[in-house]
Amino acid sequence: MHDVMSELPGYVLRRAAAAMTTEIVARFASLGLRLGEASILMLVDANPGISSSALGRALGIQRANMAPIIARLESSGLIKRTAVNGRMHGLALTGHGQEKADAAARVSAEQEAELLARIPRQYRAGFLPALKALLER
Amino acid sequence: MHDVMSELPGYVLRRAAAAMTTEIVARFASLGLRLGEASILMLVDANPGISSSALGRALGIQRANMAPIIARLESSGLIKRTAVNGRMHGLALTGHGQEKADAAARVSAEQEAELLARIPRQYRAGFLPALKALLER
DNA sequence: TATTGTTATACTCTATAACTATA
DNA sequence: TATAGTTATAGAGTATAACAATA
Repeated sequence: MHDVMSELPGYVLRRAAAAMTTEIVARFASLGLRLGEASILMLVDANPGISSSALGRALGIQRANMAPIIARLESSGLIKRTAVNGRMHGLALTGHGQEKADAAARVSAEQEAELLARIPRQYRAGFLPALKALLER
Repeated sequence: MHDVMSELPGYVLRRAAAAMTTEIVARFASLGLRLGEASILMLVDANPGISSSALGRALGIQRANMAPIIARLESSGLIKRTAVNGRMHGLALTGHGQEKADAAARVSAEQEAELLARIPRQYRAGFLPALKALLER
């Protein structure tokens, strides 16, 4: 097998992200959370009162796709919505939501630590800056 | 906005991969190809006679999901299938498929070059090895 | 005028299970 | 017994368009 793709950074980036995503999805699933839900809980925790739109912009999720996720989190009793004005709702964690957010943060920290540990030591420091550079513009 | 996720390598890995995928998807789409189709054409080009199963293993695509992709490529006249034995089919590019594979390879090379160029020079060499390490088991 | 939130819809990719035919 | 190929189906994520209400 001549694996011509395996030296292409963009291709390997996609495969590595898929592999890591599979792992974190399984970890969040053990908490009864989807990937997007867990991210939202952690971001609401750090930004109480944030709006659904602002969350979506931060996470790269479109408004239209945020609506059902927020609805699910609210009907699960993990977040509550408070009207800020006639069109915006501030989001905050409920008590149960705070527990889930804390659990998600622990699971996330475990995953991130294991991920970094797999990278050869000499490449670790450069990994995040390299990825960040790909996200600019 | 306190963006607590933006320092998490695993999270930024996912976002960066999504951003790069959006770009390469658009480029392949201009050739009338989907991402998986383009990868398959390039891999068949480098491995004439390869089976659908072997392709799937190399690309991380399950057998069940390969079937419709291969069927589409065959009905588009880009690949042809030749029975190797009673249960395996060897895949090869048609003339038109070869042109598409060449075009896909050019587009891929452009994308990969631009991707690398965005990474600060001192982190470039370590980027691929770091990603590869995440794919080992 | 631009933004928020929402509904509806469609597409892609992925995952599983089941089946046959063959090595 | 394990593998190749296929079909069917379900889930998750993502994309666009459109609309009402409000800033």
